[in-house]
Amino acid sequence: MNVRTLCLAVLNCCESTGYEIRKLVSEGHFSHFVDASYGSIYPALAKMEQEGLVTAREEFQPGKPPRKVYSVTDEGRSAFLIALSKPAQKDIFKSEFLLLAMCAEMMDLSDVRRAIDMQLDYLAKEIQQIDEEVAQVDLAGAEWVAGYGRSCLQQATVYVRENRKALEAIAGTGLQGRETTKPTGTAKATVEDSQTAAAVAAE
Amino acid sequence: MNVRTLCLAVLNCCESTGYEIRKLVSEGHFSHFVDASYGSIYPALAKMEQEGLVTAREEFQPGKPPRKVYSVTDEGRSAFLIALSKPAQKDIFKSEFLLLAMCAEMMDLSDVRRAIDMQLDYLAKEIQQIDEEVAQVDLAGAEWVAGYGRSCLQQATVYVRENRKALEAIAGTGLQGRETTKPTGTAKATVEDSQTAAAVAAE
DNA sequence: TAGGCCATGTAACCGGTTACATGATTAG
DNA sequence: CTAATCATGTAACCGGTTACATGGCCTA
Repeated sequence: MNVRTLCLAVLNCCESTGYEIRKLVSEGHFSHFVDASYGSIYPALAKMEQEGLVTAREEFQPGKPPRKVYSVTDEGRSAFLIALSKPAQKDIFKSEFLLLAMCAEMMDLSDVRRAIDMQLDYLAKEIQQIDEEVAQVDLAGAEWVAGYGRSCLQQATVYVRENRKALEAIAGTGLQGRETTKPTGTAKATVEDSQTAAAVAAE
Repeated sequence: MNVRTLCLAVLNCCESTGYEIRKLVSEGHFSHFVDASYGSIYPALAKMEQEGLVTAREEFQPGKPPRKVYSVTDEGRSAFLIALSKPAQKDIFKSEFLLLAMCAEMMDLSDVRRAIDMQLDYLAKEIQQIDEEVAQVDLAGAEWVAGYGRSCLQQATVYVRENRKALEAIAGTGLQGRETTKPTGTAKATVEDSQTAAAVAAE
């Protein structure tokens, strides 16, 4: 779905400014399954205003820049409903971590470990953020969606925790005796790590 | 990560043609966490050949178009390793289904149900595909990655199955008495569905 | 006093997709 | 006879991001 539909979705739940939409969509509760930046949101809103899908009301506030508060029109609402009613696109998932995990045999054990720790960290933060934000969205579906996210992320966390040793055991096994362009210090570390990996594997 | 790194990742595991890379990356086992199309892969390979990160060998085969088989050079291998060793970007997840679930209160029960069924379907297919493809990839990490995906997707499936009634109960609650631009037939259906939703909620 | 927050907007750029051209072979 | 598979490549397009301009207020 494009930025337009996304804006309509947010506005359908409550009127807001471009600034607020961006925040919700790329930092707030919506940010876990969509994304957009100023450069696409502002033009989208402007165009939709021209087309009559949304209306803007300017609010002046002392000491702060004026805000342009957008609301959906009936036309916008039905446009949104129509967009929702047709088959949803497949989910999109991209993960550099998984690409890296896939290639674990080519990597240093230390790099693999760091990557795992960072992923675990990232997952924990996502979960925490979801928990903090649910309450802030005034939509009955928000809690349900939060539950979906939480449950997937928790499962991912469990999987990584339970299987990290298996991945660490793979690290370096694809580099048998191969020359590295890395500095000798690192190369030495690789050898040591390989032994550690073997030990872990034997466990 | 960009297409170049992606190509290097694939080539690091086994030499292959642009055609094969595309298949692996957007239909095969890699497709669950990355993506790319011909239009970006071919130019990327060509440029990397110029730069000496990969080498190409042309294979002529009777009755079929000749294939250009690429392999990584040592230079390419270390470039890839360097790319992997620096902190991975955060995962990207986009889901039209979750946007829709978020807005369930604005939707017809029938649309919500259809969306849920389709999501369940989609999840099942992904899992099945993962199971079929793991064996085809010659990388020790493949099995681990497959496990990660399987486990998340299965959890998602469980969540949707266990909580679908809750979501269905929300459907339509945000439309109280509001005019729809939809044809009368559909509008009537909305009313009926709202009652059904209430019944489900009462369960 | 440096930097972050509020708030809007635009222009340049870019990575990537879509769609096409080409053409023999094989499966349904 | 049609459609798909194999296989490479390019050009036009496009949706979106990055980075900037502007500027007052508040916090560390």
